[in-house]
Amino acid sequence: MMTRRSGAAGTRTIIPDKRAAILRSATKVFASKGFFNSKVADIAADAGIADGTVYLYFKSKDEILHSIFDRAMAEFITEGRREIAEIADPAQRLTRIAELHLSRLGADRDMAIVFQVELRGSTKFMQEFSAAGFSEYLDIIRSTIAEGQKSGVFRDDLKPIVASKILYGALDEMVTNWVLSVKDYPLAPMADEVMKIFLRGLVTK
Amino acid sequence: MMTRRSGAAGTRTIIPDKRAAILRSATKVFASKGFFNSKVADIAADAGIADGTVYLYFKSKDEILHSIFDRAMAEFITEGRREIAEIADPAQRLTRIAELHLSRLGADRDMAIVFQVELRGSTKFMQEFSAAGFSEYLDIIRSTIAEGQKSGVFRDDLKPIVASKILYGALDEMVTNWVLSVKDYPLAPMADEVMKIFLRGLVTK
Amino acid sequence: MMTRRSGAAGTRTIIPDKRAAILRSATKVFASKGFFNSKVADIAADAGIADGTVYLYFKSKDEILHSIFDRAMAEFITEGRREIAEIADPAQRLTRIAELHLSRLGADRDMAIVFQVELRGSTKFMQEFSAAGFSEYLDIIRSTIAEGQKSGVFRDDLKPIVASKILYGALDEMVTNWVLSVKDYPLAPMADEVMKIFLRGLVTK
Amino acid sequence: MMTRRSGAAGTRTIIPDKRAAILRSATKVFASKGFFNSKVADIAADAGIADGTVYLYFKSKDEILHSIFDRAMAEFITEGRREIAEIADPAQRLTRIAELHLSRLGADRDMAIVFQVELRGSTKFMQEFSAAGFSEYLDIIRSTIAEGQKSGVFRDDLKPIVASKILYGALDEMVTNWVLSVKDYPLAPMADEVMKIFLRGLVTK
DNA sequence: AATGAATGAGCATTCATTCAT
DNA sequence: TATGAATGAATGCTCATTCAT
Repeated sequence: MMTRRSGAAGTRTIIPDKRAAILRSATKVFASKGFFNSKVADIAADAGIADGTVYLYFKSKDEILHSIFDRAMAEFITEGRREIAEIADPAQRLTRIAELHLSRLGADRDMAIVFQVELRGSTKFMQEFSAAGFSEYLDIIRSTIAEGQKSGVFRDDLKPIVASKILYGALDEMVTNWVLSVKDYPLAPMADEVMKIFLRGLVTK
Repeated sequence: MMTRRSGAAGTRTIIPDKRAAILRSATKVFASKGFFNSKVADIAADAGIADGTVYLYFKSKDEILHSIFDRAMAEFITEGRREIAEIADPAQRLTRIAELHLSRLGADRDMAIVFQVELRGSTKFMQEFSAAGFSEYLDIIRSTIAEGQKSGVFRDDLKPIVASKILYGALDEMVTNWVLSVKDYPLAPMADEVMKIFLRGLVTK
Repeated sequence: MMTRRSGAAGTRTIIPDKRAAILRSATKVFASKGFFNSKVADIAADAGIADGTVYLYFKSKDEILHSIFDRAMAEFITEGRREIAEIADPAQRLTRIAELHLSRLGADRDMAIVFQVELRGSTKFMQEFSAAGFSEYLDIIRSTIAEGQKSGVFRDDLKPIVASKILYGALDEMVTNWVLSVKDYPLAPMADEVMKIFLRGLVTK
Repeated sequence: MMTRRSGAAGTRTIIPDKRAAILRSATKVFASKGFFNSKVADIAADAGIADGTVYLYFKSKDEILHSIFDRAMAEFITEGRREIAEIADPAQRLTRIAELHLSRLGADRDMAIVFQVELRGSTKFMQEFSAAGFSEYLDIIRSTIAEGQKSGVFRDDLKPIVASKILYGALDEMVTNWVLSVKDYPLAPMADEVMKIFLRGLVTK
């Protein structure tokens, strides 16, 4: 009747955290070939495991992409909150956020590619993306701006939510340009360039 | 931009410009299901032609996406240049560009979805995208900023290319948010919000 | 992005009725390897067409199995009705039905295998099978028996529906035995053996 | 029949006879989802053991199906022989066999489903099935009929082997109908209906 | 004996593209 | 030009089976 056989698998390599390994390999593979052109087999091969093993840790190829985002976003937000907790001045806070944003992504090109390119390829994902951690991130910026307005250092003829999107959009564009560039310049310093304009546009006087 | 046209009038069908019809249908279909999930057959059906006919006008599904971009970008740039030709003041110029950017995309949601979402789904395309009309567009902004610096109305401690990306990024984010939003607000007015900050950040004193 | 190519298909053989060809090949393949172990590719290869072509005529592998049954059953019932229409005597009618049943299946071993073996492999199918043409067939037998009872040639202490199942079961077992047998004896003559017992059990006195 | 038994008492679990438990669970699972759609994991879960443990008692999923048949058939034959040993009259013997056949399967619907539906899904299995216990069962019927012929109570113009298949086929059809029926009527009484016809057809005068 | 994580072969189905008409 | 039937390459996922513990 049914006749499936599995060959004699030789070396069972010991991979301590397979879930993390899969995520790492997937980021690499997605970055180099794009999500739709990446085969689950590519990811498994890169991670040094069997194809089927991927499905012990993730329900589908889609879920892998989601997990990459979830995990990175969670780390980013945690780190962000920690960093700005000690900064009282709203302008300095925004600057720190911008620096973090760019240094974080600038430190992991594969991750940056996935964030800037692959995560954008579907309306469906973009919407979930917006709904999830992303809006939490935007909110950190927004509330910082609102505080600055309250304390009088920022103009209050601006809607904080719009202003936060403007900052985010500017930073995002820096990352996208960096990702697509053939030149290999450091991304982090661009934060200052952005803030030079944005802060001047934001502050009173 | 390729602009092959079908004979003045078909023998059977009364579709004067099939190429344009295909592009229009493709924009609609890509917007609603995403590029990868759209079938060439869907596009043909929407355009009211046979599947094979698509290949008389386009070499591949990919080429359709490219053409959507090419055509829209060419129109946009032509219109942009015409509009700003008569405006002398750099600040007013930038404002006009921002308004055009948002009102153009705000007038055609399907097109906007394709621009903001579908065109981002592949590094390869993004790179071609950058190389092509897009950089021409960015350059209009950049040179306007450079002129403003020369005439002394804009700060000259900013790199024009970076400043142009910041403006573009901010506008782009407005569009993306609008596209993904479930609410149906008008996009064009956001141009003012962006310029309120950006210009203040840009001008000297 | 997507990159599918089709090789240069050389000879496009002309197969007049592809649907019928697929059904014929499927019957052969199912008979020799069993439904679950048959690949759609096997069927396509046997029919001399491409894999994908199968799906232009059938929605799924399941539907092929259903169609084999539908088509054969329809033919069988049509032929059965025609044959018995001219026979007045209920006993002779039943005999004719039995002969037809066995000579039909005895003439096409592959079809017989599919009927006796493959169609039984799933409760789901069996139920649809019962509900469909099969019950129509049983009903021809049942009503013939009922007529015989009315005219007094058959005992009326028997429920016609049960008696019809007994006859069907006996014939069915003859077919199954024949199908599974390694010996290659003619099936049709078994009809007499069955009727020798069944009719004697059925007639009055 | 293989009847390996697990040690009198397990160390951890309190499943005295795991082999039997697996067989019981498998019968349930096969009956509800079909052999091909049942996963070994489903069976293990139902039996409350680990997937791998199944393979300590059975070499393959196929072997489980075989074992279900072997075990049930062996029990059935043993019981059948015991029951008829005391019955001298061939007609009464056959009646007792028919009653047993239907009451046995009528008492365990899952088992009946496996017998009537799942065991039929493969020619290969059907052939082994015929070769094995099944032919032994048929032989009990056949020899009883032969004895009846010898003692003159049964017509001797019938081949006993064919007559035995007719009876078996009739009974088998009763079971199949009962299994597929949505109504929940008792199966055992159908034995009388069958024998009313069969015996009349069989006896002399 | 028991476990259950790991394996990897296997396959139905889709769909971009072609080409005979 | 236009058609649409035919092609066939491509792949995510399942699950029987193994084996280190």
